[in-house]
Amino acid sequence: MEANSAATGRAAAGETRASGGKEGRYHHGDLRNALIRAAIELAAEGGPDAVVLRAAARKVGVSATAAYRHFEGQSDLLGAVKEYGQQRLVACMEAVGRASEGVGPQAARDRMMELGRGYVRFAREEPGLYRTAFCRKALGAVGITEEGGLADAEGEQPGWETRSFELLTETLDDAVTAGLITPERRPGAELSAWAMVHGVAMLFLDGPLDTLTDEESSYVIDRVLTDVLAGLMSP
Amino acid sequence: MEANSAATGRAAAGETRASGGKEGRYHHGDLRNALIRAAIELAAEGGPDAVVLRAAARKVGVSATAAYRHFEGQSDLLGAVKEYGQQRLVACMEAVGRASEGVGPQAARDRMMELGRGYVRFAREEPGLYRTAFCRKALGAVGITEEGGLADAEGEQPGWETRSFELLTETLDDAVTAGLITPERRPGAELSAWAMVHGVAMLFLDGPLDTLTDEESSYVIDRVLTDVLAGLMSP
DNA sequence: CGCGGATGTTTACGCCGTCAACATGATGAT
DNA sequence: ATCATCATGTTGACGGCGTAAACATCCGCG
Repeated sequence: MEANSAATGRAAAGETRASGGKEGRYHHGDLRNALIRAAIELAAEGGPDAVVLRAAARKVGVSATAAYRHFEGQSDLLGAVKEYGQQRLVACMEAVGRASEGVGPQAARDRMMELGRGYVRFAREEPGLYRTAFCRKALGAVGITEEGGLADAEGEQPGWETRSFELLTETLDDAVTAGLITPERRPGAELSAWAMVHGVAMLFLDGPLDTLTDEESSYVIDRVLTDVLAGLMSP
Repeated sequence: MEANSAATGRAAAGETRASGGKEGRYHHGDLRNALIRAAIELAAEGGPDAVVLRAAARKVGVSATAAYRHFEGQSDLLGAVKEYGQQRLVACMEAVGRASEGVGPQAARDRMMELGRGYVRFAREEPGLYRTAFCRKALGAVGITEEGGLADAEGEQPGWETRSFELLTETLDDAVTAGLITPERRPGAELSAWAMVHGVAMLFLDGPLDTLTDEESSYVIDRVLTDVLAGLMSP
């Protein structure tokens, strides 16, 4: 119930065990984070299906059932990896989103494009983590309010989806004040933008775009982002 | 290697066994299709992860290893279900796609909208099958040619993706000749359209739109489709 | 009629998630 | 310092999964 820091806690371990001392320490000292790190590696290499509890325990050098002292079960461990992947995605979006800081419509447009490029770039660079970030198993349910607003299921503090969504929302608001998008077209615009980037990312990972070169990909991404922006800007 | 009919063959079974005679017939007579039907039910209820070879065999009333006389393994059975789901999706798109038969730009627009609505409707009505249709396990690799054209990996006859893609391509060509979309914007338009519908479908299934009512969904779908069409129509 | 190949069964192996019972070691009260 | 307590990790076991090998049954063709 208290928010998982999902591997963001102070990492103490060097490789498999905690602080360098004896090998066979009965108590690990940082097992939870160590397991999460191992699970992240598994996810990065093989996607959500590769997040195998026993494999993570093996990687850390600990018995399988030890994980149950720190996670409710496999899907809970998977949930931790999911959260990590979500954070990474947000980071990737923020990194490029803050790149161009101008104020005109052109700058607003650039920010939208960069946000989308960052999203898809993460999906392409870390397909395993991206897939895990959207894996439907042990997910903190997120509902929707009026016109595109998101609401967490329980009173938990904003999860990634909220954060990622906020990022998009801010950029869209930005685009409105910059005169790029008309206020009438604003409500619900998140959905189109999100669906488009999510969709093209999926086509890259699971669909027919999985064998494109970086250059071809870049063309496709820009084309798709251009289209959705044009749609949002139309009269 | 010879094309799987994927449960489209003449169905002989009533419930679990083939033609009504004795219960304990040693030879089933139509095991392959029976297993596929069972697997389809599993997929429809629980998605691709629920397509468990042993469960399908159990449903049919046959030993687990019997399946290996008709499939290379679990992923092969899953592949058959996948193909079925793809056919169902195409059918759903064609059903509504042929609804409006006019010739003007408005009719072309209607057809585009209906095609998208049919796509998303299938995803919402049969989430398990839809997810299975896009499951990345034992997939017949599909590459991409020049500007959005698809090419099968081996010389196999067009799979669903090709057919589904053809449907979209035809409708887009239609939209061009009807004057709805300018020829300059035509190349690559499939990608935007496909990404958008796929993306919004995913948001409905795995994302934050999974709790919407039918009416809200309808609004969201139309909004998203309107946006992508506007994008494709923009100067 | 009889035999061979197709089809289905039994048995078994290793992997998985998970539970119960036990072992170990850190921690705080006496 | 001593020792009970409790968190943490281990062993062993169970059932379910995918799959391979060996065996059983039956259909169809000579």
